[in-house]
Amino acid sequence: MLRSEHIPRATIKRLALYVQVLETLKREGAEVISSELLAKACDVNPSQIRKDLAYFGGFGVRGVGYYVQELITSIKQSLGVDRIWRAALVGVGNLGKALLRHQEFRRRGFHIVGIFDCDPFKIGEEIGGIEVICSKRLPEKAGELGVEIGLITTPPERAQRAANYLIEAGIKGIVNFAPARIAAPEHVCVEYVDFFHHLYNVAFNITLGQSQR
Amino acid sequence: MLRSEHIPRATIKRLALYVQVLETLKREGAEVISSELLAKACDVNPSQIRKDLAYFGGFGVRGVGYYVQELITSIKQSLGVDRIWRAALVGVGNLGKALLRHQEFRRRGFHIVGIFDCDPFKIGEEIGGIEVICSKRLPEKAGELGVEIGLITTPPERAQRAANYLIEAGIKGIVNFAPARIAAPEHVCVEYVDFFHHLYNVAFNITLGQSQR
DNA sequence: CGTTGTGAAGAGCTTCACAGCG
DNA sequence: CGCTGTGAAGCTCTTCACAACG
Repeated sequence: MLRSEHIPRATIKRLALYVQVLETLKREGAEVISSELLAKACDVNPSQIRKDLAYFGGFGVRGVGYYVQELITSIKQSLGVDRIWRAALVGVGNLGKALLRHQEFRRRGFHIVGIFDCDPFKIGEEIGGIEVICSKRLPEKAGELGVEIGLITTPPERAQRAANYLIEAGIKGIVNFAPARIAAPEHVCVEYVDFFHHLYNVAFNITLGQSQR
Repeated sequence: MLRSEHIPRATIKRLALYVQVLETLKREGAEVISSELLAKACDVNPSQIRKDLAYFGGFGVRGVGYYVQELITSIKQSLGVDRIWRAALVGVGNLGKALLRHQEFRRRGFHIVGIFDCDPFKIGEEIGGIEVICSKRLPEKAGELGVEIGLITTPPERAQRAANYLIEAGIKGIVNFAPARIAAPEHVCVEYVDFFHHLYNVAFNITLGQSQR
């Protein structure tokens, strides 16, 4: 399926965007779409879309465009999100609880099957039918549960410890929501979600815009 | 203060990261740091750091490095986050509530002073001492409250409507947590927070890693 | 002497322009 | 005929290498 060795990181990011926009278009009844129209909806250059899609194969039909449903399926397949991923969440704070209640995870195929925290007052509590387990037991439990992805929602000072447990558990990927860098071996993929970066960016742009007039 | 016309978007992103790491280093007692050490902590090239910082001014001392506290202050000033920003949140679902409870916003100078929703059952409810107001009244209320930034945490199908109210209210920047693109005039800065992009990226990397061996 | 600040070289991603094809 | 797929050109951001300097 993969045509080329290296795929730009930016392409992967856009593919997630394309799926989002395509699913909206599908809901609105679109069956076929050209790269030009999809580009407009995504605020991207049409060539960019064609090139991004071509990395994974010729999904389009010349003279016609792309079949919406088929394209959604193909992109999801290419990204590896055409299946269920089992995840563990570490850190039952405000953010952790919100993510656990967030229906979108399940809808998109990410099932949170294990919940961990080091606070004795939280251990044993049930959230959405799942018991909160002591973080120390993560390595033994993760295997049992078949977890492949870890979500860190601890305070920053405990993020590295959470990561260590996850790594010890043999997890292959981590999404870190805590505002702290974490160290991990080469083979573990780490992604950082930091909404303050986005807030800072907005603040900077507003400040810049004002200083210019 | 600004030395150059155009500053790469990526630089702004990294500056937010530098602040995060520098604050950790400061807590650990560091007073001076070289670009080489900071680079290691941020997982970035040392030249990159020097170049990023040089866009805003010569913050360093040759032969010595950067004074940690001074650098934090300078970066924050450059980004425009050395002051209080007043924000409004639209959409009191799970995610919205979690963000409202998240102490980090206030700690970083982003004060959520208005909460809006279109659900009659939620209007009038109090969250953290702030009353939930009908979204329709956003344009009138935002001015009163001195709001400059809007946070959208509605379901995707209501994101554009929320954005319209915010734009009508004269807001200058929007951080959209809903999984939907929104249209906005040129002068309004829009940022998207989408953790599924990060999850997709992790899923892709795991899939890729496995198919390679 | 050691580290910053920076022009120049390099890498990687984006856009163009058009051949290829349904 | 129209839209995709793609080599080549263009551009932006990153890294190198070293002069500048406290």
